[in-house]
Amino acid sequence: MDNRTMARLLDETADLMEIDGADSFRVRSYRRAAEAAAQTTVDLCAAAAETARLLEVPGIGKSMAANLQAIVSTGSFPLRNELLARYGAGVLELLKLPGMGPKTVALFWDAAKISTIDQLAEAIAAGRLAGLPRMGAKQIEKIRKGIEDYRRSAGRCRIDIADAEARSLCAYLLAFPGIERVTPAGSLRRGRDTVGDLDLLATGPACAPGNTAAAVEYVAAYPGLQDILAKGENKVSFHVHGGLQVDVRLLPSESYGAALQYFTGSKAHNVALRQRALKMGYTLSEWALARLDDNTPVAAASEEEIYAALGAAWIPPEMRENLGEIDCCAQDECPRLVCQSDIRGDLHMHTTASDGRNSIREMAEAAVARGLGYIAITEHSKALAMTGGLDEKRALEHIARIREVDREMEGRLRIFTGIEVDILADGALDLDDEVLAQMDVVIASVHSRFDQPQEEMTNRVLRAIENPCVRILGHPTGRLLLRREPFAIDMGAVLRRAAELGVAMEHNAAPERLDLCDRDLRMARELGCKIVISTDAHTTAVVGRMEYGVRQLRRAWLTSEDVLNTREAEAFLSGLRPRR
DNA sequence: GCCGTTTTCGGCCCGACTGTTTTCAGTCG
Repeated sequence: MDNRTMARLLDETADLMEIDGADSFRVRSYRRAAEAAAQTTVDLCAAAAETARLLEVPGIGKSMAANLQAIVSTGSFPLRNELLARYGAGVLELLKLPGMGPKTVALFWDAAKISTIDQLAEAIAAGRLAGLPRMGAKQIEKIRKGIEDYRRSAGRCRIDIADAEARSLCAYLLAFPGIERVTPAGSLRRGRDTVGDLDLLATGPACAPGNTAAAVEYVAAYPGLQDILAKGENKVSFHVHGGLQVDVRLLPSESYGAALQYFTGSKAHNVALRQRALKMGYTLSEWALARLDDNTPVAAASEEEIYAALGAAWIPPEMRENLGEIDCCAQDECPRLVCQSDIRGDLHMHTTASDGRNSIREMAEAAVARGLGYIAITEHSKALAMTGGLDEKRALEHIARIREVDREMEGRLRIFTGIEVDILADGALDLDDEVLAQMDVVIASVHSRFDQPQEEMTNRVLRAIENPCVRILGHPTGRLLLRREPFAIDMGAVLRRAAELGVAMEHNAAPERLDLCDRDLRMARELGCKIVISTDAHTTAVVGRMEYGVRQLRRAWLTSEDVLNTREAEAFLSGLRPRR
């Protein structure tokens, strides 16, 4: 039982309490305890033996300590059990639908004993929600569409979660004598934002044909395994806890490269590559690239030799989508894709002045530790009241402090002043222009209201970026991976105008966000709109952590010239203030 | 339910927005 699991149990209980109509401050104490459990460096499971050690964690009091101890010994605690027995676990899923909060869940429960998404969908189809308080046609349609979107995303897994599972599996497999190499293939290797299932390729003496029995049994004994789907001589398929499907393939090292190429995909890339092979008198399979006439293997052990035999440079997995990459790499015109080490700065972060957890100085030191050359401190503005957003007066005081810390850093890091202003419903910004004009980096962001008609949404955003103070359009799609569809702005229109104005488009690198999809990023490249990749860091832990976001940029063939916060940003930021 | 005291109970992030209302409840960040 790790801290994250314990945090989840507390947070879910807070959800259930809200549905149950509990005192909101009591609910908040559960949320704060969940937050504390997730953040603390104390191993709560180990600390549970001594109540005093639990009480040392801020946010954990006597009752919460008892709950945690109950979780350690029984996996749950009385209040949670009681609420789950009353409402069922399905209600927690209902809360994930857009527009569905605790009050609406409670309403549906009271009126129609609805406790699962399936029951809700059925009630909508049967017209049983009409007539309930606050349930007009629009509201019901919004929920109906939410269910549709939710179901569409089911079965896929965020890349960071799949990646963590893959790492733990790799470590487990490599501990077996005779397994020498393990590589994740499939969409994880290609850097897709979500992963359908996990393909792991393993090789070594224990994976040689006719010699795999012991390794197969070892794979099937993986501690995180939930149930086995198939177990053959060369392949074990199973679910891990959490539902992700995993296929582990045991392969002889002679054909490892061919298998890696084959199982990395994508399907379209492989089809095109096999066609190319045929034209050149070869046949390509998961076992080898071989001559068509006598089936003599030409290349098989590594991807490099296979691509080389087909007359192309090795193609980065992120590019393998059959979008012209084969021709490109055959003509030696493969773009030098942006990589993490090209990223010189992080231009979007928060501190304790709004809803961040660390000071300006702490964020700065974290950036230095991660090898960055500059950062921008961009607090929320006043419209986001719950975050302690800054009004004009506080914003000005804050940039003075930022400049002070910038001086203290004595050139080890440049700190730009900034703010993340809110785009209001009419497209206006929520802070005065005179104040914005004093900032190096103004990010204009839409917060919530992600379900408006496309034209309205687009016009708001377009109006906002017309403001000459704005440098970056922040999280432009409101995308929360697997929870909500991106809101429909006309991305072409916005990117085109942003390119004309010199406004960069933010791509949030947090794996649950990844604002821009592959198509958006490709369009940005074609239209010449700069991308700025950022972490929106609220703690030092994530400053500069952009690995998943960078992979999305690579999928769109972006080079460092397309990305603002590479070596380009300093010139960009110092030259223009305000823009135009 | 936690915290910080004013050691025994009161305070605990709140504003913008939508859809349903006819003055506001609920959701979101």
